[in-house]
Order: sequence, then C-alpha cells, then structure tokens
Amino acid sequence: MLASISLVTRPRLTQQERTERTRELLLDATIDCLVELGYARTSTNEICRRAGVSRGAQQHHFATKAELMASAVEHLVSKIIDRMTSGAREALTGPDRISQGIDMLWRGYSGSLSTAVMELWVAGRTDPELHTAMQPIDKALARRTAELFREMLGEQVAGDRPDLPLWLTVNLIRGLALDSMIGGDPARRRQLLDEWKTIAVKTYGS
Amino acid sequence: MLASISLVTRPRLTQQERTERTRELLLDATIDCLVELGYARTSTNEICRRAGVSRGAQQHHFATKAELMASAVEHLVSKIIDRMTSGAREALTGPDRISQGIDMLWRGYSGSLSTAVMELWVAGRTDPELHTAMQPIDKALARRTAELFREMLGEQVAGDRPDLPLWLTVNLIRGLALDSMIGGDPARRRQLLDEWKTIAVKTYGS
DNA sequence: TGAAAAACATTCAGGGCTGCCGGTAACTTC
DNA sequence: GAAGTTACCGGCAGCCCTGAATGTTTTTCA
Repeated sequence: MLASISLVTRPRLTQQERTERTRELLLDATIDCLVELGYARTSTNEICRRAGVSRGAQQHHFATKAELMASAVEHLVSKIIDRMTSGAREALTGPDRISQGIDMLWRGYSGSLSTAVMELWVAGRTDPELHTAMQPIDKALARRTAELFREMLGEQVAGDRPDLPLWLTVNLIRGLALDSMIGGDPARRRQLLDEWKTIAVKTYGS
Repeated sequence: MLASISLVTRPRLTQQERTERTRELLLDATIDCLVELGYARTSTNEICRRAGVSRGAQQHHFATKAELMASAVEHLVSKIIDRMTSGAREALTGPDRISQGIDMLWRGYSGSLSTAVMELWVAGRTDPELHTAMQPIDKALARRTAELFREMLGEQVAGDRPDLPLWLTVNLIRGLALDSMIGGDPARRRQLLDEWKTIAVKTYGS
C-alpha cells in the first residue's frame, strides 16, 4: 500500500533498485520481529506481512529461513557499527576518554539492536547452521569494536593491554542488556554502569 | 525400560512418590531440552521422550506447556541456589573473601544451569505468561544471592554498599555466560574474571 | 475386598509454519 | 519491439506441535 506511493513518484525502478529495496524491507522486518516477537515466534509469514511483501518474493531473495536470518545478522551488525561510530569522531582529550569509550560500547551493545542480536545468538547456540553463519560476522564486529575502542583511547592510554578494559566492559554491558530483557530497573543499570566507569577510569586511566 | 528396574526392587510406590518421581523426571528432562535444544526446539513431545513418560502423564501433572516451563524455572532456581551454597560454608578470613564471593557467583550464574535460565529469560521477554511466572522466582533468586554474598563478605567489609560489587559481578558473569554460548574462548573468560577479581579486591577490599 | 480417586497411556483433531510449484508482471538486452 | 531474464504472486502439501478426550492401570480408603 505504501509501495504504491513510491511507485507513483517513480514508476520505473531498476532491477537492482527493486532487489535492494525488497531485501532491505525484509531484513528490517526481520529485525522488528526478533525484537517484538523473539526468535521462536518469528515466522517468515509475519516477516512478509510486516515488510509488505509476498511470501514468493521473500523466497526469491532468501531461499530459506536460515538464509534470511544469516543476512539479518549482517544487516544488524552493520547497523550496530554505524551506531557506535556515529558521534564518536570528535577529538578526545583528558582522562575521560575511557568514560567516552564505555559510552560508545553502551551505544553498540545495548538497546533494541542488541536485543535482536541476543535473540539470534541464543537461537544460534543450538542451531548449527545459524551458528556457523554468525561466527565470522561476530568476529568482524569484535575486531571493529576493538579498533574503535583503541582509536578513542589513543595508543598511549591504558598501557599494554587495552583489551582487558574493553572486553570487561562489553561483557558487563551484555549482562546489563540481559537484565533489561528480564525487566530489571533501568536506574539501577545506569548506576552500575556509572560505578564501572569510575572504577575503569581509576584503574586504566592515564 | 529403566523404570522396570526400580519397579522390580520396589513394586509398590505411594501416589505421592509416583507424583514426585514423575514430576522430577519431567522437570529434569525439560532442563536438558533447554540446554541441548534451546527453547524454540523444546517440545512437550521431546520432553516426554527423554523423561520416559507418556504425554498423558505429562499433561496430568502439567496441564499446559507454560505451566511446565514455569515449574521448570522454580526447579532450576532451587538447583542454582544449592550449587551456590555448596562449598560456601567454611569460615572465611582475609582479604580474599571478595574473591571467594565472586567464585560463588560464578558457580551460580554460569554453566549449564545458567544456560537453561537464559533460554527461559530470553523466551520470557516476548512471552507475557512465562514472563509473569518468572518474575517472582527471579526476585527470590536475587534476594537469596544477595543474602549469601553478604554472609560471605561479612558486615564489616565493602562499606555501606555491598550491592554494587555484587551486581557488577553478576552482570559481568552473565555477559561471560553469553559469550560462552556464542563460542568465545574459555581461557579469555577466565582471564577476564581474574582481572575483575583483582580490581574488585582492590576497590572493595577491607 | 470393592469402590473411588489418582496416575498413566493412546489416539485424534485443529492450527501454524515451511518449502515448493506453476503462473504473472516488470525490467533488460539485443 | 521481441525474446529472455529477473522479480513477484498465491495456493498447496507435508510436517510437527499442542491440547483434548477417552480408556486403562495402580493406589487408597472405607
């Protein structure tokens, strides 16, 4: 129904444009479903309904559900990286580089995108096909995250092992993200993150 | 098949004994399924198969699947509490009380039991019935965990806010548990936990 | 011991989901 | 502009899962 609007303004679409558009619609709908319904209740039917696309079209672009999910992971990770890099580009000075680095990780590893990723990881634990599809993408995210973190800290900060504060923070945030899924208190999470920031600055600050 | 053995040694069983036995079999099988198959692929059929019990018996004790899952949560949490308390009873001295407290939390919040809990929590996020069933049980676990942690530390340690180190640790461990589900490196997790122990002792130690 | 109740077994119907298939419309290429 | 390719549509079959309903065995209690 909404499609007709863009079709009116631009009746002719390149095949490539159509493909890109439909795939994007499907992948975004998939993420929506993961966030709102969870992996178990996410059906290709519902995805198509939300994307405003027929089941036939879905199957044309992603032959199987697993294929669709695998592509959704890539889509998701690129969105997460965008979100971490956005607003992380100003030159940083002073001892609160670490604090800002933690904020960056918070942007990337919490929120609805992270919820979707968690659904997929949990599902992938017992789904070999999904698991093997996710593994390299996860590695890429980890590598990019480490790069961004090092950039923010600058080489001279945090001594010889910037990885420890990085992964301590990431794992803590993942735990907190899980807590938010359970329905914990947001104020408490904020408090815990602040406490960790203080500790991290004291421990790893220049 | 195996049931016949116990039936031979003790052909007569009290109704209460039969009930208890069957429920235990079902709940343990449920946890097994959650760990090995994940929530999405856990069917009542498979649970019955593993428990060696007919579907009728399952339905007699747990009318609906949701009811079974809710009971599984209780079963699970009581197992986790047992595991934390076991070996945590010796009198503790010295500054590594905190370190031992962290070990206790590690016992409780990682491993296969924790995996099962995580499956349920993630599923419960988008399943209102399961969610409301889990909420109070989770609260009880949190309360008991806090009690145990305070006992181990002793009142004089950690100042006025023992909750901060406690929940920082729990959330970190949950993040690490998630990492293990993804397939991260166990040695790295151990390293991160050790680093956290050092920091915690330094920060919160007496 | 015999009736009532509890525990257990088996089969059935309804529903949703996935993957497949034949057909149609839109774009591309020559 | 006509053939060929790509994108898209709607319906169908098979599968599994859940909950219900009915029948059978075991224990309990009077």
